Amino acid sequence: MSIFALIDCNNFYASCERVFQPKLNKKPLIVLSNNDGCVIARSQEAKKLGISMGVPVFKIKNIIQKHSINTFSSNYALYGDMSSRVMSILAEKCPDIEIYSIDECFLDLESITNDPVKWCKKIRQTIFKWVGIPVSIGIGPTKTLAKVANKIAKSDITTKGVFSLHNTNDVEIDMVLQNIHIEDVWGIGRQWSKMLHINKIFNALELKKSSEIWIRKKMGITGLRTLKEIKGIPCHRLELEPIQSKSVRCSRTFGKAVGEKEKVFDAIRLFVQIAASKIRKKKLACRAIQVFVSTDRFNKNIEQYSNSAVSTLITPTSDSIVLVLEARRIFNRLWKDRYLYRKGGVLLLDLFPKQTIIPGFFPDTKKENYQLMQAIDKINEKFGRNCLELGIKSKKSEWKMKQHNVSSKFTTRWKDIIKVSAN
DNA sequence: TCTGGGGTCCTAGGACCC
DNA sequence: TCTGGGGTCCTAGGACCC
Repeated sequence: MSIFALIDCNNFYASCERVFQPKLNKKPLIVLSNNDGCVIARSQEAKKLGISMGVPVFKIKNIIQKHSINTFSSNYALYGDMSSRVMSILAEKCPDIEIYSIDECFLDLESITNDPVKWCKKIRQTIFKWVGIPVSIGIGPTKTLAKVANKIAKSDITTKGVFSLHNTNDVEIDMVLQNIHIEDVWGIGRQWSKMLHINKIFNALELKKSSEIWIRKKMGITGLRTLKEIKGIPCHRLELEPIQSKSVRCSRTFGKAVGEKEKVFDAIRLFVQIAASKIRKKKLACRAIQVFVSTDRFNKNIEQYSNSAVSTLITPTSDSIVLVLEARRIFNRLWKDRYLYRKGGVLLLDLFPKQTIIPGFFPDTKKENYQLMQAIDKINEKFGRNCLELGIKSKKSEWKMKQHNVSSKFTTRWKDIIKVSAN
């Protein structure tokens, strides 16, 4: 029997910003999405002010001003690096680890300790001391129950950040489940919550007591698994091997709407290159590429259009030149004049490891291109992403993102490293 | 004026085959 | 007039996650 522990960094992006600017402790702080559009992370103080997750910034302008909330554009170089620091501490202490997202991982403590709560309290202190990031830990017999426990660990300060449902009797578990709203259960999103509410299921205990056949019918195999996990029957195991990605996407909302074909393709061309360099880094190749464009779905005053198309490649590739040419063909098919485009993107699909590729009769990746890609990747890695691009680099692209307040790359760029003086 | 980005899995239905 | 049964593969859309 596994003992699942879910380690979750508290308000992760907000906490990362704070590590290097301790003057922000106890102050409300928010981190924004690309384009500085939505709120994607909030410190505890900001949550208390009623700022909800995902809210568009323009709707809370007043609150931001009134409480002088510290506002940051997202800084993924910093968050990614802080994440790997936290994860490496955990991986060293517990080899059975599944990194689930940038700020979360599951552990199996079964072979590590007889006292999971004690072990978790200690690791929590270690992480805070060594990296400066506060974490919460939930423990349970299934991943879903560990998630539930984590929720308690976060919201109930008397738990001091660790809460366990492992070796807990049914009566106690049910008392906990009764206080978990159905929409807070892992695997139950907006649509299913709505459906369950209509059917008078409002909390996790009511879900636990509902009929398996009915849930299977209404929510498919996925829903049934969630129900079983709530009952304490594991349906999701720990994924020890990092899962091979099956697709890679690069898409952006443009800083403003764009109507000219070549300007939109400037963006698409760059997205292809970003996505291609991502798969090259993972030593993968793709067998298909998808391109999509769309107008501003929030603007009710303009005519809407969105479309996407996929193209399959004869020989799998990670060559930016080949992929840009293919994207161009797809793009020409999709493009319609007279619309104002607000978003575009590229997906590289059907990925698999490069070594396993059998060259086709007409190979479409030239050796010279391969070397060129390697050179481009090296230069971009050294001098900053997209410093070298295919095509003509426009000086000022209309579609570029807005980012007004990005913090420094404290941990990944030499000139941003904080200096400590002796006095 | 201003509404993110990147993933996965499941299912139903159509095309096609024998 | 009659209109099978069983299988695979692919795709689009819908749900979820962070």
